[in-house]
Amino acid sequence: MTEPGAKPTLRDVAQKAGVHPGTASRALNPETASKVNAATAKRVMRAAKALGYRPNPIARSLRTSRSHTIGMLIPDFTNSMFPPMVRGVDRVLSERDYTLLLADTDNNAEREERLYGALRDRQVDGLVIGTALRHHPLLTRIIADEIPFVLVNRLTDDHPTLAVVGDEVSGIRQTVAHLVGLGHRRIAYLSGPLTTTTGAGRLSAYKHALAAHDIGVAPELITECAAWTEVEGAKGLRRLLDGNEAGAFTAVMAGNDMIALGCYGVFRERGIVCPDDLSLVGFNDMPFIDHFAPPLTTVRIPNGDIGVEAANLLLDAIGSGSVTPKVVTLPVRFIVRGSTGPA
Amino acid sequence: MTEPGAKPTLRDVAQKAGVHPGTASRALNPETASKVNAATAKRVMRAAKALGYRPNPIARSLRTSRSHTIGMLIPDFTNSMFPPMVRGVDRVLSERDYTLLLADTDNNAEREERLYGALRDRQVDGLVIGTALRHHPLLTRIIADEIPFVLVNRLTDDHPTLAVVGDEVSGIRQTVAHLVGLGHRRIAYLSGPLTTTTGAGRLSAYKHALAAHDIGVAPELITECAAWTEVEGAKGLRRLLDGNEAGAFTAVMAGNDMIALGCYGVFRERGIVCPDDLSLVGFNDMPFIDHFAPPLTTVRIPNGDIGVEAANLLLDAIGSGSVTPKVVTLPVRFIVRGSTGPA
DNA sequence: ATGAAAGCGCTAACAA
DNA sequence: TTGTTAGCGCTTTCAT
Repeated sequence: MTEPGAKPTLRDVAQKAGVHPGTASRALNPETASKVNAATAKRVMRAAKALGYRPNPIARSLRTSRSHTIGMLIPDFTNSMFPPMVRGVDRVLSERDYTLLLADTDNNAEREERLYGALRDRQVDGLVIGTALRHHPLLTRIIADEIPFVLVNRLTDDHPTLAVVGDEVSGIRQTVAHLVGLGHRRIAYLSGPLTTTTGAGRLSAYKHALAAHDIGVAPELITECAAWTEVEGAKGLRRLLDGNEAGAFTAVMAGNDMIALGCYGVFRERGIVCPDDLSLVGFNDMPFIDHFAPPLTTVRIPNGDIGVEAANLLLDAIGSGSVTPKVVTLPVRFIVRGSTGPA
Repeated sequence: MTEPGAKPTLRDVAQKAGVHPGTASRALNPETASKVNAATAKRVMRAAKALGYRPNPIARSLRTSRSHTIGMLIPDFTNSMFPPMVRGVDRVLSERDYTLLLADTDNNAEREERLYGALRDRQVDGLVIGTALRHHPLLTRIIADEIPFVLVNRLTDDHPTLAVVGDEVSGIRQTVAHLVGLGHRRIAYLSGPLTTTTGAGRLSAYKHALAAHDIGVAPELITECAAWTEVEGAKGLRRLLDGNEAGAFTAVMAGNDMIALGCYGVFRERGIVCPDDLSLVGFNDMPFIDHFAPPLTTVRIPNGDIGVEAANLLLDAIGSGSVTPKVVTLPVRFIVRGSTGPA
């Protein structure tokens, strides 16, 4: 018997129930409980409860080489997309008795490698990855290591994978339809980095949406921002403004809300009145973006739901022992606010 | 020899280096490397590198009952205080070869118990706790379980503990000094819930700061909001406005930025012009609060630094094997923006 | 239906 | 300095 006061082990439970540890193990595990006499099982359970027995997940992991643990790789925690996603993931995991190992890569490939290594060594049963680029070598390694994973919010060009994303194409389409309905024909686009699938995908959706309204794509009304930031957004808008004559466009679609935020700064800088002089639309519906002046018209991505869906998909894949690559697309919501008006 | 293709274990390394596994273990562990012949150690290291050996942390944990893992309990991940804190913690941990187990309690005591249980069962070496209330039974359990922990951003009344907080008293004092300097004498206070140390502490700091300027505390100018939310903040300001005659106060200090945000709504509702009619100050310096109209004067809490400091303190305590209760107070920064003006 | 025994991969007390 | 041995707590095959 383990000395009193110490945490009880399975042996203690077995002893108290008068059975062999193996039997106690079977009785306590729902999967194998059927292989044990009902009465015996009851006795074991009672003993376990009486002793306050808690199975040691580490010992179990060592034996089964499954950790009941999921790793999550995030590029930047302070980006408002991710907290709701992490929250969604965490909620599902804790419900299904998994624990979340979280790592912030800080958008740093080397750091990402290190963190991935740590997660893999800890034998995570699966990964939720929010850092994917269109071309992303890490994914090849993860596939080689045979760890199930699901991409959130992003896709990759390299492999078919499990992924959960918002319906960005629809978001962009609704945005364009809204602007066109308001009378805009010359709609500029401030793209995010084209190295990300979101950047490339939204730009392409913008072009298609214009075409659907018989509006030609004007290359001079499109510029790529070097990052999804306020600063780069501001730079982008200045490029657009300086590279075209006044009135060359009446509306600006920003690749996301951060880029749109940069536009607010340029508006102040140059005395541009939004939406009277220029309409502006963002993407993401960041927290509190509705409080800005003017409140930003934007597209809401259901980040929490993406997290929930991703976690469920991943856990199901793990449970079934096989991953069927597929992309789950969740609906987005277009939200009209004060930053868009008649052309 | 483990079959080729499988992950190499310590035995494989030992065999390849021609030593006993015990020796290999000692050679590979920095703590014990000194107890092994330098040449032998080299040989082992080389073998390890050649095989791509990665120690199995699970096996190590089982043996040493230390997991090299830190748990973090957060009340609400979507609260903008926490992502930077988590980030700070994560950065330190990953540098010092620890992994972060994150759990969002959703402000739910029962859920918190469950999550704590999961973390404890996983043998976390320590905990970072962002959920503490002034009176918090969970802490008693954690102490009984002898798991080192550090409180972030909050304190508790029940026990002396390790904690890292921002210098809230100084923040409030600077706020009051600023308002008084502007000519305000009747300064209302919209307190956060007094069940939290931050709520109680800031209110008390407000009273002391007023006294320091020979301003009497007027109970009718103080109201407690039921939560740190926009909605409750709005309700609070309405109570204040409705419970006093016009002009009874010329400035409002909000318990935090969320509560201040609620005030913006009431301003619009009632046609109050800020800061002309009423000055407003928040607390926290939430992301983008400087973009609001008018930009909010507030106090910046160094959340990232708090996370970093907390993680270091905790890891040091774990390393030294003993926790010395102490409160580390980090300086805050008072930031004047457009929401405050002359009385 | 249950017991016996082995072992996941590692570390640490002890012996040599 | 190195090898031997035992065992962390659990699961699981094999007997019975």
